[in-house]
Amino acid sequence: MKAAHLKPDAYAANCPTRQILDRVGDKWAVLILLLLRSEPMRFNQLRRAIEGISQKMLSQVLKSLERDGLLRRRAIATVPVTVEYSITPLGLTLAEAVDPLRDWAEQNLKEVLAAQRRYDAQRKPLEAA
Amino acid sequence: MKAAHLKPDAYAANCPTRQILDRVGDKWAVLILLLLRSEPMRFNQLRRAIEGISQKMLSQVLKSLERDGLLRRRAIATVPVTVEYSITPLGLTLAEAVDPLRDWAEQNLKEVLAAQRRYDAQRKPLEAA
DNA sequence: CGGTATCCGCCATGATACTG
DNA sequence: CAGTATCATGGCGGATACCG
Repeated sequence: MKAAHLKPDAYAANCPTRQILDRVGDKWAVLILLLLRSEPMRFNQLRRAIEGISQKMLSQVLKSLERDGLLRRRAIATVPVTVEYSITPLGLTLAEAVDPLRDWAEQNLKEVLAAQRRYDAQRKPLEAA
Repeated sequence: MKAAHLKPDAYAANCPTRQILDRVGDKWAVLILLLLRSEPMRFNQLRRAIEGISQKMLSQVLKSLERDGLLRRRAIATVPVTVEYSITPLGLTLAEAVDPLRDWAEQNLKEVLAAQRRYDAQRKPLEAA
């Protein structure tokens, strides 16, 4: 960080909204939250459910979500240790705030894709060998 | 991309919601949409309003948002060319779907920060020389 | 099982220079 | 004013190996 000269405008990085949007934009975070909304899950259970996430990333994002108070980690001292992750009330409210976005996505994906096709159709012809 | 074996679960990358969440998580995209919600703006006007975005990134994200049909670009053939960006009806609905998230962020930032402090307080002492 | 540690490649981003 | 082109870099994330 440097130039914090004196630019306290709402569009600076210190805007609270930005932090949350980054969270939500995180490739895995919301996915995990939505999974845990249904039921608590164990580490490798999440790993298998998501399919494609690396152990490192899962561990990392889980820690980060726990740090933010969005989920809770509970270690059970069984023979091979068992760890259960569950969503917190706070996490639940965030998940709910994401719902409108989910709905928007489902309702408007077609239109977005159509817009993309239209846009691309305007450009491609220009470079048609 | 590889292992697309046969995992059409909703938690795969092809989920429409993921694309939208990525959009929203984009460092600048939503910021721009929210700015344009108030009024149309020109390129350098946006650049100055955001303060910290590079010319390259602004150009890139604007193009991307235009491609998605979320904003409209209008070039006016003045002496030095003028380009005006304005939000589309579609973009407006997305901006509105983001509002609950904004609200959540503002209402719960304190609690998130508190959770972070609590979490950090548990770990730091362990490595306190 | 549930992680951490390490190494490393690649892509996203920034800085800079140039153009219509 | 509104970009594009090129180059450099750093950090995100995957792969692998190892530990409690």
